[in-house]
Amino acid sequence: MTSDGDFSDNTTRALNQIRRMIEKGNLPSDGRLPTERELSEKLGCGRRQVRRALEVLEAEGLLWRRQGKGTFAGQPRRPATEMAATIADKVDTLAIMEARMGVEPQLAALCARRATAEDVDRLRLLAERAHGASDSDYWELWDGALHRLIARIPDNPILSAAFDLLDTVRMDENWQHDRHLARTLKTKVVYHEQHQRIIDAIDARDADAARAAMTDHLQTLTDDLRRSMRETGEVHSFATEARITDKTSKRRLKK
Amino acid sequence: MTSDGDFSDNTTRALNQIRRMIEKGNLPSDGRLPTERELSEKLGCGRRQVRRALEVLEAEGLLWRRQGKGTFAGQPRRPATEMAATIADKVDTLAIMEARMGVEPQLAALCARRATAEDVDRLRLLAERAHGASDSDYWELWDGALHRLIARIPDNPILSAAFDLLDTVRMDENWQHDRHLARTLKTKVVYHEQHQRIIDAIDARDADAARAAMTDHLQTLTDDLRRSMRETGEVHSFATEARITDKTSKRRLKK
DNA sequence: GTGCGTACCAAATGTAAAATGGTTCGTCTC
DNA sequence: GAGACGAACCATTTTACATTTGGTACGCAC
Repeated sequence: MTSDGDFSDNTTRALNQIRRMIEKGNLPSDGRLPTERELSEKLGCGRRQVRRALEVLEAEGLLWRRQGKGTFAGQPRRPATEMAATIADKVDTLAIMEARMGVEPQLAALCARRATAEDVDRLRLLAERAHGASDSDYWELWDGALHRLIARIPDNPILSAAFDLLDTVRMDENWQHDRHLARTLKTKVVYHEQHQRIIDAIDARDADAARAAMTDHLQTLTDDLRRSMRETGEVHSFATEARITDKTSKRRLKK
Repeated sequence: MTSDGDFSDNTTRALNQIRRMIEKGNLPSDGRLPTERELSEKLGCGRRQVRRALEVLEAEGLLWRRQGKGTFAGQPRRPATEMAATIADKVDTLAIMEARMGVEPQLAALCARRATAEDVDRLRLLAERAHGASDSDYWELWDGALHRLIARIPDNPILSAAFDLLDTVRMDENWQHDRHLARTLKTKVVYHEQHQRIIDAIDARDADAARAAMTDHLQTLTDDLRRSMRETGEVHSFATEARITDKTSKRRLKK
């Protein structure tokens, strides 16, 4: 913070400072940034300059703004609260991962067909931010932003809505989801490599490779989650048992 | 309003009057009934009697109530229906198939792990009924039932909800375009073989084979659908074009 | 023209009051 | 004692209003 583009105009200086603020991660867990008026006061420049800087960062995919709400790092959620509420009491973490394994690989495959060069740039930026996250909260913020952008790029309203439902349920279930992922932060390097493989496949317009890379990524996440749950002694859901059950389970009665 | 069950008690009289009110249809467009307190005053009886009458009518499915909201004639809308309505104007047939290619193969894979012998028997029955269907509308009925059962067997609430959304959108779209696949004798045989392959894989507890078989089935449906659309001169969506677009499209400018 | 401040608009939030269905209790009448 | 009626209270939802926040336009200074 010694020299913030000394010879630049105020807009560029504000841009660099806000970008540094995002990279550093001194933000609440929801990624909220100070208001434009606060930023203009803190950075000692006018609100117009702050807004120009925010426009750039929004175009890069690093943050999103909403009138009346605020400015947030990452990518926005589109909550499907009504539908999520109807199933909230029946979901567990592994059911969420099973659903993600269906929706997200297909989204990645469609990205490979429809992503623009700018989309790929945004994806790479988000992956970099996840890689450089200082703690698990920020990693989840940027990982979530990356997956959300992948869900938006194909412009398929149904798959997008399905992802929104997933995202909402995941948010409601976050108290344990988050906790377990935090335990496996050591594998962050692995996650970054997988992110890059996904984005590379999208960039190369290889739909099958993108689908496979996303499947691989989600499988790793699932395995880590399951391992963490086992270590902490949590009860295994039916999903876990079924996977390792042989044919005899086929004779189980209906509940 | 001459004689409302002369010798009945107040509860029965209130029941008849409210039922008549609903049948007559003198209600606002949203079907809202007067509040319980208003009804008790209008009908000249106590609120308890009104509530008992409403309980009966609610059990009959003629109305539904919600605390803090009100009492409404008809049945409450399902969340999936609402969500489907919000995206109905943005969907096309190919977007539906893209979404199905994500959700249903995963559901088939999960079926391979969790289906009981009874489930497999039901699946085979539905496949046979589809195969024996005399016309295409009838075939769609049984085919839909087969896919719905596959969606319900894994007992994954999120994927099930996603399929529910999909199915609702699909029915709306089919109804709007009055679309039915031109089904030759050959295609019907092909579909039946694919159904059997899916069910055989589920029966053999081979998740990967079930996923692949479902993907193959949906791909065939998509191809037939696209061919049918081409013959009837429907415009191709962006999805169609993108699939055959080479890398140069990647450089297209932002709008 | 750039920078800066002010004012205002539109959208979202937070809060409090009112409305509404859900529930319990007491009293009356037959 | 059973049924009817009223009153009171609770939980949920809606409504209205003030506040916050991003979005936009205008005026002034250098």
